[in-house]
Amino acid sequence: MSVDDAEALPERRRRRTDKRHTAGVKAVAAAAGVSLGTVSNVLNRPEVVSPLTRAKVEAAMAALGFVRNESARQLRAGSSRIIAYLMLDAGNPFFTDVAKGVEEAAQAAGLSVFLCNSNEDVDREADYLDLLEQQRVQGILITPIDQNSSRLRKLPSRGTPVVVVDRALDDTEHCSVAVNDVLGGELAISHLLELGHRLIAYVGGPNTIGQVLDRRDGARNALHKAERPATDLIELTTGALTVAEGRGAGQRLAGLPVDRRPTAAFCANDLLALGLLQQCVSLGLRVPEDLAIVGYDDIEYAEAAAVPLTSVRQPRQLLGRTAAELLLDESSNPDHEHQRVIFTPELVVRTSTRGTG
Amino acid sequence: MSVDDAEALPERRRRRTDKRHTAGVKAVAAAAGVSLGTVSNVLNRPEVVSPLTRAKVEAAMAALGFVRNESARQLRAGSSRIIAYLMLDAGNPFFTDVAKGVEEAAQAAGLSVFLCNSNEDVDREADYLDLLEQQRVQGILITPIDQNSSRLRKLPSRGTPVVVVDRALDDTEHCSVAVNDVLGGELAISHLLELGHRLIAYVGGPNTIGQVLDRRDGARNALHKAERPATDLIELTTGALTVAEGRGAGQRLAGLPVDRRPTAAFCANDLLALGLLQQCVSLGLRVPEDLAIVGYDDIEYAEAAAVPLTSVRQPRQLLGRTAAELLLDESSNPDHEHQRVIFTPELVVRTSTRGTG
DNA sequence: TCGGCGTGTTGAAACGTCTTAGCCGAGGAA
DNA sequence: TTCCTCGGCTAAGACGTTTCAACACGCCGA
Repeated sequence: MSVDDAEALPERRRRRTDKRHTAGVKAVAAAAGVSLGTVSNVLNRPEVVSPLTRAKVEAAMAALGFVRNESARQLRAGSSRIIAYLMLDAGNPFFTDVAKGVEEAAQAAGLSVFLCNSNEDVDREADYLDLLEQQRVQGILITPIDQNSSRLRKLPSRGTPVVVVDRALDDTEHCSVAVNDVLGGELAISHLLELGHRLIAYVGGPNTIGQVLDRRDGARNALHKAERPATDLIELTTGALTVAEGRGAGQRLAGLPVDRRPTAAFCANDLLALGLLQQCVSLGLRVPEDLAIVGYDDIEYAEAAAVPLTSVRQPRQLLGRTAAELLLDESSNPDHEHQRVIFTPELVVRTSTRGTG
Repeated sequence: MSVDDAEALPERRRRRTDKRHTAGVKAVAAAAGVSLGTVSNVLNRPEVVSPLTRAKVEAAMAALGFVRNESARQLRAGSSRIIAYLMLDAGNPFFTDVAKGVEEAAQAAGLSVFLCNSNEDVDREADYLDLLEQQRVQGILITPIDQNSSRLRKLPSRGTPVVVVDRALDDTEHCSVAVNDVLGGELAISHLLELGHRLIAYVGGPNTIGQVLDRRDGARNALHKAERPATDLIELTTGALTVAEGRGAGQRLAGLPVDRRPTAAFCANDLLALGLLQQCVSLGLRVPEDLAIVGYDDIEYAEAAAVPLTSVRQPRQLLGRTAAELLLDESSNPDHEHQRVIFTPELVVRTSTRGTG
């Protein structure tokens, strides 16, 4: 039995279980002729090691293709350099814009962002929360489906900071960042009233969504402030905030007798507004002459519609950025106090209410 | 010096460095009156531990709020239960749909997906690749900016499988999944030719993007096959694949003298097509009577446009699902062989070419 | 010559989990 | 009764990194 044979077996075994033959600090240290600690210093505090030694170590790392094992680092050091944003719906441009803001703030702080998509599924949200807690991420940003989830409540007390995005929580466990939707509704309706409209439709639903209700309340407020009767607001309830539902609402709207048909519509989001617009145009109504339309969110496609859409804009990136900054403060500042930030929306007027002038 | 004082100091020190007072396996074992190994067995092989012991351990875990430390698990076990999809642009609905397919396949295999957004930024792509490799994720799906990046090439040899999405690589290191863009271009132009159009515009750019070139080549092929002169294709080159550029192209198109103006346009993606549509309509052209339009990607908003858009649909979710499945095979099947899967696009005909009939 | 200092480097211990070999005791076969 | 088996559990390393007290060395001032 030769020496070769004696070594062949363990070698083969190593190969089978361990697909990654990545060199560790130990191998680098040996190759560079220094100790473990020195390699670690090169990695984490390069300034304390002499230029000569550092060069040797760096050469060894390059030669061996060394890749730091983050699991081990994190286990020992106790801290992760990652934050996560658990999104409600990655397909909705609103949330991807928020995510952009998050990334911006994280990058400035030297952290990385992992995006997770709960896709409006309660179970997936729960699974991701568990996973992220197990990963010991530095913190979690979330637009929750179920804000009262006990899982969500328990996270901060166990050491994972949580910031709630696009929902205002009345709770003392987390920070939250949101936009004033009631005010948004008021802006939209006030604008339409100023243009001389009397009968106005509110298109939105289902009424289980907080945002939908807030925007409707804002609409009612505006009417009230202008001393108009509440009956001037015709509510068309939809089953979801989608383009298809918008088309359905358009059908219903166009079918009303002319004397009872609103001359303007305020939609709870832009997708509804796009559907409404499309259906009304194809049924022969002119926008804005026969029907003025206001959307909500000001997504990119609102401007690209056949008739560019007047819409209530939310500061999406700012929302994400602020949320991330609150998270960073919470995880680094021992005197952190939870805050509830509420941003103000802004009306962007385009052709769908003002005409081509 | 009392006993209390003696213990106070280390206690305070622990608190300061270690914000998370999460109980570990050790604490659970103590609370349940069993050994470390038994707790680990409850976690990973519940069937080998007796029901009575298991119940005790589970009760202890619940009481202490035990959360497994995934870093430690991964360090010891050597494998992660996470795959990542490094997206080119999270704001583009095309990629979020691909991501949905990825999530679907991952969930079926019991894995979780982390989404990362390179945002078409080479540096961020590189940073994320490094990060993911350090995290020792089970594998990486990527729609790369720079397909020839050495970083990308080296990953598989170091043990992190990589699957390239929406790009066909001629390379032997990875699997790749893509869609036949040349064929897509042919479909679009053949459709327009069948409708009797002679002069056709191709709107797309910049010409550094592979997809843009492939679709153009497909368009030329179709013309060639129909024995039409190459000059029947008017190329309008844009600076990007955005709505704004589409509007610019519309302006240019509408400005052409009528006898030299194409009666149809094929756009390299839907955003361009939406911009083109909007501009042409607002300049008084009727769609499709004066100008027929075909887009590419069939994003949700294509159907929601003022004039629903004919578009070339790519099997987006299938793309993501297939890519994830290839990745899973590569990381679990020792006999894995790299593959290059190419899907076939499909033409979805709507009003923008066919009229309301 | 000596103590003291600062700069660079070392070695060993820890982080929390999984794994493996082995231990114990009960029950069955001889 | 003795021996063996087997299910259930324990104890003792790993895993790859960071940290920290200790150390070697050259230098200065006393």
